[in-house]
Amino acid sequence: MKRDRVEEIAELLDKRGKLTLEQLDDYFPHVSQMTLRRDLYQLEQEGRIIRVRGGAMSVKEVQKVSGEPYTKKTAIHTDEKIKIAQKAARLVDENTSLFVDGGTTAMYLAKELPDINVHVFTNGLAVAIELAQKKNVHLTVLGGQVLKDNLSTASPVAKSYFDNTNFELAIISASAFTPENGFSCASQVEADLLKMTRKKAKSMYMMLDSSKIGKIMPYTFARLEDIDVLITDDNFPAELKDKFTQRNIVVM
Amino acid sequence: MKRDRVEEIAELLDKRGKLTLEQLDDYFPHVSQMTLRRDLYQLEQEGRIIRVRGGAMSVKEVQKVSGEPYTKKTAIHTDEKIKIAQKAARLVDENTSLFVDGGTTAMYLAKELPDINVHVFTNGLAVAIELAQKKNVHLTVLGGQVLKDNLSTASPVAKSYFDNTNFELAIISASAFTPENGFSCASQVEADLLKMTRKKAKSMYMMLDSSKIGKIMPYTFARLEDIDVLITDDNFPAELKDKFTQRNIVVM
DNA sequence: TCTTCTTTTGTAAGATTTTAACATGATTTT
DNA sequence: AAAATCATGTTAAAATCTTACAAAAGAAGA
Repeated sequence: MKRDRVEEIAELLDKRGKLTLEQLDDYFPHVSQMTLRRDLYQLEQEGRIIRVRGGAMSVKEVQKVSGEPYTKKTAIHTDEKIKIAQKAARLVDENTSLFVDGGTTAMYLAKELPDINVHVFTNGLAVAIELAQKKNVHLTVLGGQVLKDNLSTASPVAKSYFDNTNFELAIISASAFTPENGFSCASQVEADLLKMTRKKAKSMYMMLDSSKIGKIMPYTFARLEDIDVLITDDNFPAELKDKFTQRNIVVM
Repeated sequence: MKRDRVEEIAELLDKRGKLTLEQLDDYFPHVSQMTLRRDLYQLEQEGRIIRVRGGAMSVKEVQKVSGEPYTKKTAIHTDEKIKIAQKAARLVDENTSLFVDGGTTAMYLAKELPDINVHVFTNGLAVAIELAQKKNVHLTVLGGQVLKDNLSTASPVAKSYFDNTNFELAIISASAFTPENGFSCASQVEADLLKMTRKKAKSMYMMLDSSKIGKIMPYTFARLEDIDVLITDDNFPAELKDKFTQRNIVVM
């Protein structure tokens, strides 16, 4: 009842960006302004909105506003990435352990992941901070030198973590893909890390928005047939899709 | 003149995340509140800040850690911590390597640290994200299980990092201090990590705001005489100060 | 330098929004 | 069913913000 209303307010704010108390009052004529205020206060505590004079605004809205969260990367193809992340989040079962990489898409995945009992390993600082908000998620960060452009860590030393850990699933993303060159990224240590991940994980899901297709980055870390599931957006070319499905790779 | 002040406000907000008008008034005592309001209005128009009730907050701040309650973050003893962090930041020389812990004060240190060529090791995720903004700072994060309440990592595995690394200086903070029980914190693994740090670092600076004095936490990781410099605020009791200076520990 | 125009700043009243405190009704627990 | 907890409504008081106007400070041109 209360929670329903609070959720509705949150959704409204995500859609509209910003609302005044008066507007909210119009949406919820059967409750008092004070109640709405209290709802907003609660959402603020949860970090989902920001109260401003006269009403409140969605955090998501602010994040989209002119600027770069970490790199200029995040600004582009945001909506696709969020959709992909939502798909991926639905594939994570409770009581599993999984690896998540440090990319932008992975950060959205971290946001979309429900607060369920899973153990996540990641080399992404932004991913870690998002996941740290969730009470039921166990979280381990791989240490190492920090790559400043994407806020991920990578270092040979990370291997020592992997020696004693296991995970069923790895959900990763790539900076570039072509059928010939496979999935590639810009950093060698990162590529090494992801290769190692491939060996450790029982299955591997790849998040790839269609803007990455046709691009080539210096270091290939996986080939087409190395993955089990490809999570992408609606602009993914049909003829490419066949190449995956022919190898029993699920494309979604 | 006006532009200078406006820029200064913007920078302040980027550092502090959020400021009330009163706090701004303290920073700019020679101009009226109305002028500051107008400055904030202008910055809002430029999309660089968001005005909230009582003051304003930096857009960058919102974009950074979106899941975190903004109100909580700027909670207790902020001003003291920032002053301590500023003192500490001045003590860091170029071309050194240092360890910084994962506490709140350490995060302010990270913000205040000039963009100079140093190598920083940290177990704090928030610290890491702040430092990643600085082009000249080399950064290594210690991996491990993430303690969600203070966004720091700690794990026995972190030892493997320490084996191959050296740093001249460790700047750390404690959750509690009494002369009898020394410096203590709430987590055992964290205490272990800090003990190890003590051995690795040539010298150790302790940041301790006076509110921590007289408190005791479960795990002691350093005694009074283990440190070289104590960085604290103006409320630090004079008689305690003597205990440090008698042992040639600099109190500042 | 003086005058004029524009910009910046200060003041204070008035409007708006928020908080705090208490009372009431609903829901859950024991 | 009583007690305890939670959600809600009402109101007055507090805090914050805006508006409007006037003074001061700069800038530009004669």
